[in-house]
Amino acid sequence: MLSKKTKYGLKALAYLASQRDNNPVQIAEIAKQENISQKFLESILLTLRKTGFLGSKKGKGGGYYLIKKPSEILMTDVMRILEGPIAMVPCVSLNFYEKCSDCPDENACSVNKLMLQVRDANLEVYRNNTLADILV
Amino acid sequence: MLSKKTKYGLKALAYLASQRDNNPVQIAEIAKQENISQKFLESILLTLRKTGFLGSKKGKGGGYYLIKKPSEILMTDVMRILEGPIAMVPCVSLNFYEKCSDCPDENACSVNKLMLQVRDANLEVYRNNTLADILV
DNA sequence: AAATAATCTACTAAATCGATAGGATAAAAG
DNA sequence: CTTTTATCCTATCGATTTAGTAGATTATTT
Repeated sequence: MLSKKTKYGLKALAYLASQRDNNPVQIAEIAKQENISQKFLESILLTLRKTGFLGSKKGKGGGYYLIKKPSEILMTDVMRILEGPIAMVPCVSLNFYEKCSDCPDENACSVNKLMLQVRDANLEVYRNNTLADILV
Repeated sequence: MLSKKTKYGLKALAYLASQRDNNPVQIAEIAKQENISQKFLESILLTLRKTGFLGSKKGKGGGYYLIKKPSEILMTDVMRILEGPIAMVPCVSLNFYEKCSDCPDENACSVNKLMLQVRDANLEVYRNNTLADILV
């Protein structure tokens, strides 16, 4: 299951990307328009800022804005920040690799064999989609 | 993340599929060979039996065995039973569809647009793999 | 009758998720 | 310089899920 965090984060990014200009948009506006708990969204936008996707401005006329162009924001990067590893098991993860404690040999593991394919299929999708591509 | 339940369930199925004959194999043997908590595996094999993947036999010489040929056991079916919906959000699920409460229009939703692609990519993998295909 | 192995019910510790509360900080307006 | 605005930060919380355990029951074989 996709976490609400990821879901809301994606919606917020899409909302910002579909603005006419790139002026700061307040959390309150995004939360209201996208039906998201404002406080929860706050923490999500904060992580997106700390990880280099968003810029922010305090005080009147402040808010969040995209730092890069939507077409330069890859879904692989967004998903890894919001949802975590793309792989379903650590032993097939490119960025978060870890050996399974219960598995003596990855090459002799059926789960590994299946999940490698799943990982590749998902990567393919995320690599082929930028924020610009998922706008409606 | 793949749950341990699914991981262990797949390993158990693979273990049974790689037996020379289709004689019953005891829980204890599978648990030991695959480094799985026996009691936990017990409950997993029980659901696999109740959902028509396994047969069982009590008493001496008893255990679990595959009901169908490995090449006839589709990963789509196994995954849906063990892990639940293949889709990451209910609004793109084929078998477990549900409308998102926060989303007025699915066709205008970026998350929906991305997750549809993810679902299709995953389905493609699971449909193209039977239990026989993931044996090592 | 004894041994064997699956079946069933109930419980629990730990982790995660989604959300909330409340104050601190920075910027702009007056 | 004070007030207002809006982000920033820390801490906490209830509910749910996950992974596993305990123990008794039932069915089959020897």
